[in-house]
Amino acid sequence: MQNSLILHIKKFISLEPSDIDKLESCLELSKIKKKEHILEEGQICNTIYFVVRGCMRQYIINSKGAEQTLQFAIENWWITDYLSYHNHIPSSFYLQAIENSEVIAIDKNVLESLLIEIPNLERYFRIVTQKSFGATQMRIKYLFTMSAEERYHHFNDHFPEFVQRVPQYMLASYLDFSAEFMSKIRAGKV
Amino acid sequence: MQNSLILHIKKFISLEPSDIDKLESCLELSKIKKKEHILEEGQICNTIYFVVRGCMRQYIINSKGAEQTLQFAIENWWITDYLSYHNHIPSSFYLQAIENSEVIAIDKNVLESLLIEIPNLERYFRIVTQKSFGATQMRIKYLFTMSAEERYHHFNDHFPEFVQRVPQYMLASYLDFSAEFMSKIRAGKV
DNA sequence: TTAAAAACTTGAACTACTTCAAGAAATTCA
DNA sequence: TGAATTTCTTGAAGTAGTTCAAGTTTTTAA
Repeated sequence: MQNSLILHIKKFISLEPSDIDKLESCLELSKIKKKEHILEEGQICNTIYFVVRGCMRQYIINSKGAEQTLQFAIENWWITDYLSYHNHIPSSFYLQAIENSEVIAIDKNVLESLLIEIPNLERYFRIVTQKSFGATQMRIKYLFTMSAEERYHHFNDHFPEFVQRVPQYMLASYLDFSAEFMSKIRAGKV
Repeated sequence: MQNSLILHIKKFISLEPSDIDKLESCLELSKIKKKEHILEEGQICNTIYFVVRGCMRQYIINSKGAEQTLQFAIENWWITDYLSYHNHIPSSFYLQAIENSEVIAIDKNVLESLLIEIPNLERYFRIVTQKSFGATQMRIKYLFTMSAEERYHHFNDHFPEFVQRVPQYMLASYLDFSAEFMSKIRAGKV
């Protein structure tokens, strides 16, 4: 079976066999254990990650010392801190595996040379980033217009399999309410 | 003086003189009057907009009939609905001028042919989109971790000139609190 | 230059959520 | 398997914000 990243790229652009060879020679799978971090706050992020299997999250530790999940990434999603990556500034985020995962980690230097060798890859990254940006715009809309209960039901309706996969308290913080309130929503006690 | 879009592009990639000619022949400035819409909810968005002068916003109308501003775009920013653009689905958003503005509107077909003629432009759009995405990740962090008052002061400290430029009620909704509460924050009555 | 429209302010009443504390249930792994 | 850890639940008390309604100030445009 072909590398799932290559399959994903082929959904957006066409690749010459020679491009596929180049990609395959550069990309390797790394296994990340549940709870392991691939980025911590304060570090400069020099790598972008493609999730082949498993689930990663981006989170912060807030002023009360509590974790807040800002983003999840499952199979076929990219995750990184683009601001740290592009501006060479310390990251504000943690990136962590929440399941035993397999990711393709592409270092900035490796990516730069790949983009030179396969210029068409710029197009792939442009399109997937624009689509993610669009999804984030919708997310902000939901955060702004729905109540906590509506956000929970909406998420549950659209991603029922995903809801089973992550701890409820992480999903609660991703939807911007407390774990206790989530319990009450689920119990119908609101 | 050269087209401000071309100057912006040259910050990220190099352009051949012939590329500049191609760009200049394709791009034209349109004037948008204050309050005029360039996209309305339900329409399919087939255009991306670069703000040359003035200020645009993305907003929605919530279930109570009130406007909520989700995004601003001033000089040298792009604004569009990427989800509607890429997926050919009706937009959830309005795009409107909040000052008399000049934008470069690039239609999808025009953009596609430009990207074929000047493949390096893919790189430009990839980079600016990734940087915007990074900025949006930070915005979500601020929304999640700061109180209304902290968000107001933080925004005021970082973008004092901008605060002068837009009506307070739009800024209040962008920061996700009510116009009345903003008045109280400013008066020190919280 | 004035009338109309848009934007801002204020206080009082309300509410959707948080916080805390403690216990119960589920999961992990030695 | 069973002890430790992690996750989930519950109720009571508190609060950061909203909503409403009315008045004031500022801006717009004929």
